[in-house]
Amino acid sequence: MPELPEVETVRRGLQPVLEGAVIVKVEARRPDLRFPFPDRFVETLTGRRVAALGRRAKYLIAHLEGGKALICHLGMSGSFRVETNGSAATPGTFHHERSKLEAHDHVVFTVKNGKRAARRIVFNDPRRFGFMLLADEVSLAEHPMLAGLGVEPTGNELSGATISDLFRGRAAPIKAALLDQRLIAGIGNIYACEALWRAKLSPRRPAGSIAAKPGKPSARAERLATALREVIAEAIEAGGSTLNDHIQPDGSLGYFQHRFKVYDREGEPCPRRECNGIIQRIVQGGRSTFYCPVCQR
DNA sequence: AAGTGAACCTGAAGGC
DNA sequence: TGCCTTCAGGTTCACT
Repeated sequence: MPELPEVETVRRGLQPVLEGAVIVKVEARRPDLRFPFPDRFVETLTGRRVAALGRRAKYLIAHLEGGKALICHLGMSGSFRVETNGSAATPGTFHHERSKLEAHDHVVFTVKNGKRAARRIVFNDPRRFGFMLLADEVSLAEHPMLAGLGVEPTGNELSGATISDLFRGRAAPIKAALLDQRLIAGIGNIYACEALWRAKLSPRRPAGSIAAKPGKPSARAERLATALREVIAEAIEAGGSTLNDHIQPDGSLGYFQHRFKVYDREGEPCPRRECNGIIQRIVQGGRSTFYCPVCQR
C-alpha cells in the first residue's frame, strides 16, 4: 500500500534506528524480489555505516559511508519491521537465532548503533514487487530508477503553474497523468483519487484541459496543486502520529489507518456538504478510480 | 510519441 | 467446506 506518505512514514520510523548504525549482518533469504539482488549485495552492505536515510518519491535511499547507496522500493506489499528484542529493561540480550521470521521475510538486516543492543530490521513482501538495488553515491541522481522521476509533490515544489506546464497538451485522463511518475513523482492510486475529489476535478477530464496558456494562471491547476500538497501533507502527518517512539507497538512501521473521502467508497454518498452525489467506481488504465460525478467536473 | 493493456506475484474476499 | 473468480496501494514492457 505504499504511496509517498507511507514511504515517508517508513523513513521516519527507520531513521532513528538506522542512521549512524553499522550494518553488521545482511541475509537475503531468496535470490530475488522483483529483480535479482545485485552482485555482491550482502558483501557491499556488510560492515557499512548508514550515514543517512532519505527518500525520493516512493523510493527509500540509505546513504552509506564509503560511497555506496541502497535503493529500496516497497512495491505493493513491502514493509519493514524493527524487532524490539524483548524488554527495554534487558538491553544487550539480542538473540541471533531466526526464531521469529515469518513467511515472506526476504531480507534481514542486523544493525548495531553505538552501545545499544543490536537490532534486526526485517523486510517482508508477499507479492515481491519491491526491490533493493545498489548505486554509487556520486551518480545516484543518474540511476535508471531515479533519473526520470518528476517533481516531488511535497513542500512548495509543486505549483499550479508547474502542473499547468506538465499537463499542457496531454490527452490522457488527468487521473492517468497523476499516476505518471515522470511528471509528478510519488502519487499513487489512492491519493490521485483523493486529490481530484478535493480539487473538484473529474478523473476523466483530459489532463491538458486544466492547463492555461503558457505564463497564464489556471484556477483548476492551482486547485489541484493545493489539493495534492494538502492531501500528501495530511497523510504524512497522520502516519507520523501513529509512530510511538518511531516504532509501532506491533513492531511494524508505516501503515496507518486513514479514512479516505472517496477511495474504496463506491456507492456511498459524497462526503462533501451540500453535494448529493454517489461515489462511483470506474476503471482507468486498468486501475480503479473512485469519484463523485456530481461535484467533480 | 503518447496512450492503453497485460504482466509480474501472493493473499484476501466474495459468489456459488 | 471448498473451489472459483476478482481484486489489491506499483512499475515495466509490448503493442497500437
